[in-house]
Amino acid sequence: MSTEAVPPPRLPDRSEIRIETVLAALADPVRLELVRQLAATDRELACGAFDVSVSKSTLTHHLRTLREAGVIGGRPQGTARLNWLRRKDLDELFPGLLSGVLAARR
Amino acid sequence: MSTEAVPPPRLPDRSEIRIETVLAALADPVRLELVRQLAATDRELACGAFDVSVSKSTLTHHLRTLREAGVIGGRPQGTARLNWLRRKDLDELFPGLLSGVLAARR
DNA sequence: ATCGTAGTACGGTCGCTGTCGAACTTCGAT
DNA sequence: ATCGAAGTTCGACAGCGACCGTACTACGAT
Repeated sequence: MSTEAVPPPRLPDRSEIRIETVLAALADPVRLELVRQLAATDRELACGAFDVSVSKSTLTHHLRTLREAGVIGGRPQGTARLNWLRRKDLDELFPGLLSGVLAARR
Repeated sequence: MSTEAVPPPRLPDRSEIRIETVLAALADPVRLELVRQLAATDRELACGAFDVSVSKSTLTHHLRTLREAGVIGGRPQGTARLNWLRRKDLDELFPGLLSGVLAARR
């Protein structure tokens, strides 16, 4: 019935990505794990494809936080939402940050 | 009167530094600014030498957070405490992280 | 049309953390 | 011995954020 069902969560433009926000997004253990799992594949992952032990609503919360921080992208695909790591943007803005984070012993 | 006035806040060993803790420490705007100021010099900085607009007690809190995270080191010098950035340790643990963070447009 | 699946929105709780002022300690200088 | 400067500690408070369950929406399949 709504003409615009859900305002699609817009991805921040590269120029809008702030380092404090990115760091805060990466600082949470669950979100860091999500990023690791995204970094470990070259495919896009649906929300349900992540292996983390939080509720569905909490997972949504974490993915939105990552999306709004500019760390990941997301696009609807049927009933799913496909997520990917914004590697290129992050690497150009903060060269070395992502690789440094991912280099950490788990 | 105390035999051990203030238990000297011990610096975490390199092997104890955890990426989540480091990221959380860097995520705060005030602490990030402290790190930037430390990165901009090759000297050690006393607490009073930082240019941030928080109270003395809050500054102490932030410096302790950075110290406990393993981001900075600190040693007493007279009544002062001299702080330095643990560049080498961070670079070896998380190569690129620090340079990436510092590359961010302010 | 109905139903199941995927994800989001909402309301609520609880613990953590950034902030401050005031009191205290430690050290050097007078 | 006094004093001042440099930091730390100690409550106290406010706001944020991680978490959950429930209700909801959107889409695809039957």
